[in-house]
Amino acid sequence: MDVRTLCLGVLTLGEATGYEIKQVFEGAFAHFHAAGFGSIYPALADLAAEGLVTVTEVEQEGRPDKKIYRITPEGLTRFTEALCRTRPRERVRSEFMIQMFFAALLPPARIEDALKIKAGEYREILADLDRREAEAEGEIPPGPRFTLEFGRAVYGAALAHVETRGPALVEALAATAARNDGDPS
Amino acid sequence: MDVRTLCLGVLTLGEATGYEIKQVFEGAFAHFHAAGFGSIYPALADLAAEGLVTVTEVEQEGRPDKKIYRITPEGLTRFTEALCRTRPRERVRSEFMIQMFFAALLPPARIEDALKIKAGEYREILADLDRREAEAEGEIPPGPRFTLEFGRAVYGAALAHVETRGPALVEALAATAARNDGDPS
DNA sequence: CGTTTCATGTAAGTGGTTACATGATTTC
DNA sequence: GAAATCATGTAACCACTTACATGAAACG
Repeated sequence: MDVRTLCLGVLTLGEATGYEIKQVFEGAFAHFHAAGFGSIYPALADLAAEGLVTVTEVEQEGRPDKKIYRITPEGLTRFTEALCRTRPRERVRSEFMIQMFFAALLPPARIEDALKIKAGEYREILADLDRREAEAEGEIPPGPRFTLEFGRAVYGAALAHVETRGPALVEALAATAARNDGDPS
Repeated sequence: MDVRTLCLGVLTLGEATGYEIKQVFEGAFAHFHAAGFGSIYPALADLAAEGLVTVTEVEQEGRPDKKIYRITPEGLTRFTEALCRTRPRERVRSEFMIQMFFAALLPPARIEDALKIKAGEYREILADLDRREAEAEGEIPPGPRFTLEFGRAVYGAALAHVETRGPALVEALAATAARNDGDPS
């Protein structure tokens, strides 16, 4: 599903500016779809041109005019159709996993660092998820709640794996490195 | 990290044809980086032109000539550098999560189906991971082992979440739908 | 008799990233 | 005084996807 359709989706939750839509991508959507201004703004212009959203310009002092977007009934229909039609694929692109896969090519200390940093990142993501849930205080609808808790489950498992299996990986790599040093056939 | 660099990485494991590299993407790399022939073949041509890999053409009966690629010392250096330099990002794009997030817009039965199908997919992935580990019988090096078990941990958590929280999601959606039917303000 | 396996590629299209351009206000 | 927040956009570039093109052999 492209950013254009996804912007339409965000607007089903209520009116928003491009800037605010970006914040949804960084917040609620953070762990399943990223998007930058470079794709959001053209997408909104596109949707407006097609009549799937309306725009209201609001003048502001010392800032560019704010453009508030609202979804039209046709836009809602289109989004619902797209949502229904889209088959639920899941694509991951992880440079971290690539580094771990080819860990033997890098110094063990480098891998150890990468694991520590990644564990920290996972902890931050989990803290962020918790914070978002705490701030909403039970006002989270079932759909968003499911995705939030899915994120917690998955990142929790990822963190646990890095913490429990990481040391064994580093040890195994260090052992191999030592063998290669001590016994260079 | 682009497919070009990743092909170089696969070739650090030993010589291979484009076809065989694709199989690595579908096997060991399956849960962290996909790639199709449309990006693999041009990437290999590129690498050969730059002298990072060598090509040996092998004639075959009833088939196109097989091209066996091997990494050069310069290729190995380049890959190691790229591996070290690349910061370990993780990007996910999940249409499944999008469907769940906007679940309220779809019929509860549709969501129930999607959850069942997804649970089946996760089970298949987990079975595949187990099968790969069983077939290798302890011959898996630490790096690949870490990624394989990471996949098991994460997909295991995803499956558990879908199975334990899925029913509650469907119930909540059905309740809301019933309320809207029975009490249309 | 259909599908999967093996085996290579091209070319058009798309969708998104990154960098650039602008700039006041507020917070640390 | 620096960084973050609010606020919009453009344009070049890049990487990847998808569809097309070819075709024999083996498996079920």
